[in-house]
Amino acid sequence: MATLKDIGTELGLSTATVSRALNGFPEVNAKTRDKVRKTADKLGYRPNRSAQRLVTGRSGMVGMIVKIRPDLSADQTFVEILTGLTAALAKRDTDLVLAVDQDPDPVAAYKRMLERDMLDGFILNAPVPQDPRVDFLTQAGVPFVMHGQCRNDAAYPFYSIDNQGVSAEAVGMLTALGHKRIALLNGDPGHAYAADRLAGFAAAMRSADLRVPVAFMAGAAPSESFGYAQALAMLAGQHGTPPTAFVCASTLIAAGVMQAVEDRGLRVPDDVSVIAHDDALPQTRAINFSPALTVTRAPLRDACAPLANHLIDHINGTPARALQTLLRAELIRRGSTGPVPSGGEMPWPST
Amino acid sequence: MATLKDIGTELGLSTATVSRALNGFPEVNAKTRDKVRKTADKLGYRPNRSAQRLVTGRSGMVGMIVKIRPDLSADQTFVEILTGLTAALAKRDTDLVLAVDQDPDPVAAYKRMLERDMLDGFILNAPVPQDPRVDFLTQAGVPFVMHGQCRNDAAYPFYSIDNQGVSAEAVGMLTALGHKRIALLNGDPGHAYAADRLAGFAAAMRSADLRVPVAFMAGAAPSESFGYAQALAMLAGQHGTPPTAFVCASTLIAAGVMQAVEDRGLRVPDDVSVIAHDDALPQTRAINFSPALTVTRAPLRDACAPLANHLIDHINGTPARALQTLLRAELIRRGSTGPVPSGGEMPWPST
DNA sequence: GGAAATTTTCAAAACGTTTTAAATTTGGCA
DNA sequence: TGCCAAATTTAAAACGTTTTGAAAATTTCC
Repeated sequence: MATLKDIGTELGLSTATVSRALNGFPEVNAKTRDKVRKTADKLGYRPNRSAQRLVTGRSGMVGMIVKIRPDLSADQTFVEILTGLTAALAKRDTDLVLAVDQDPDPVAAYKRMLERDMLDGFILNAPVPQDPRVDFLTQAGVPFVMHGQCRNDAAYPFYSIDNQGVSAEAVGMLTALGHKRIALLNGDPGHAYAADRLAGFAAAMRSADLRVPVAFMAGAAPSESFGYAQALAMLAGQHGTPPTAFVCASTLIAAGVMQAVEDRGLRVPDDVSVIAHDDALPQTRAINFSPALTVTRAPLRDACAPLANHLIDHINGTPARALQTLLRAELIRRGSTGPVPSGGEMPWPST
Repeated sequence: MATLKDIGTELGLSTATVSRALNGFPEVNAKTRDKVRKTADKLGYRPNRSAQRLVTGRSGMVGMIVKIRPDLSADQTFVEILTGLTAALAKRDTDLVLAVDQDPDPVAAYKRMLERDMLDGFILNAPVPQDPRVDFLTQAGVPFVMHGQCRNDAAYPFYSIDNQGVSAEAVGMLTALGHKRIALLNGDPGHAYAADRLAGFAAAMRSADLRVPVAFMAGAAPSESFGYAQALAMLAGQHGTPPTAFVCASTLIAAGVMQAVEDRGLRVPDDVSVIAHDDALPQTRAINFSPALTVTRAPLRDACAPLANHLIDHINGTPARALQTLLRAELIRRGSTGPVPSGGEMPWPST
């Protein structure tokens, strides 16, 4: 492998000049730079990463640790995210070192990885409301970026959609259509995103002067069967007068809900309105629903590049506060929402 | 961060001795080693990977590039494999650098990664019968290990199950039970494993003096719906007299087959025998089938540690020929296979 | 007690890059 | 021509480890 020295001796230059020429420093003569570049090409020069890292103190690697979860849907998004992340990181000359974790202690894997390796930072996903990793890494002085947002005090870079806003948007649209009995079929509120959806939902309902029966707020793994079972129970009146609208944490849940509506002999949107949040994964396309699904939309893959860039900017010194993105989801009206049916105006007593 | 020098000055020793003490060289005094170890602990010493790599010429990283595939089942195994691999590699102080690839050129991603990085080797998965990556990496002198086995000439380390043997075992068992009309529901023969299953199946049938109608050998993505559709068609006699036994490339296919058998009002194993190859993934457990599924079993997770070790041994100089493992799958008889039904002895004309 | 053999330690070089501080060359201007 | 400033280049140090060849310390043996 050709080194800086090889190029230097070939041209009668010092390694210092060669290094500067290749790294685009301004103080090197244009002709020299040209010559250096040509010879570098000719010799097939590739900088030795280890040497660069030794002197810069950077490893050019960031870590990501994924918890294995029995639930299938996680895998779907995982591969999707992985694709985008590695591509975005590669553009900034950074590699992704991956580990899979089974330890019950949420920070153990991070400790191990920091010991074993020289990592410039971490990408964190699937935050819980008070995420212990945030405190640990902050205290250890290790840069990281969070995909999502948690409720810790520390200031850290993140990229998240406005999950409270997602619920507010959905509720706002439904109340404008006259709906008053609205159900939330949420993800597991142990996850930060679901906790925020719940908070946003409750706040929006309150400010619309509506009360939410607890039985209309269900949360679990956002699966189709969960949506089906919950919707069926609610429509059967098992939790009081049935809702006229469902706000779903995922399109998968919405699929279950629509099946339940059909099985009860009802129709969407005439009898029941359905709105969901859409991560725009390739598997369940909201537009292929029948009727097409009204959604708040925020493609997951859009998060990859910002995440990578936030992290690397932070590593390079940009303060955390300047790297906090809260993205508003886009509301897309399609066929699954409509005016409240005539029997539906009957309000609940407001709070 | 404490360095070798810090430990050295603290104890009045040279960095050379400290290095040797920590790396377990025999020529260092036991007491010295103890002292060194203690101070290393006290100062929280961690070797600087970049420095180690610079001098050893090793990066301590191996790469793995995964092709994204639309098909879901791949993701399942992917996470499983990833878990095992990172764990096994960590034991040998090695990291996994992961990239996801979309390039139609099968070696482009490898070229890119070799340019960008200093990698000690690669883990290859999902081989095709004549795999272009093998030739490319062999010629480039980059060590690798193959999960699976392809038909290239080059000698390379691999860890694979004996896929021809898998089919032979299944056919052998079924013919012993009197079956003569046996169908193979295979994976996509564009993949090496499926090509081998097919070859093994054909050879075993021939040596049992049986003929296989081409229509009894179907291959595609090993999904449940594929198994269902194919089995239904065959049982309906669409491809000639129905088979009395199915050899399935996966338990997922077998699930589809058993559904098809039931839907035709037949019973397993009285009317139809079913045997599958079982990767022992957590999702579809062969023992939970009804009746429990007879399988050739070779847990995928068992491949992870051997793969990691083969690769690292090869990097350390062990010749490829000594690192070629072909694992025999275990035959487990359960309830889904039985003697051929009375109408089933009618033989086809043998070849 | 001393030479020889053995064990243990050390100083220095090497890996390939970046960066600092100093040296050299170039160009402008009087 | 000579001087000063600017532009360009260089030598050398630094990063933290491993490894080589030699030196020092210790043990063994007669």
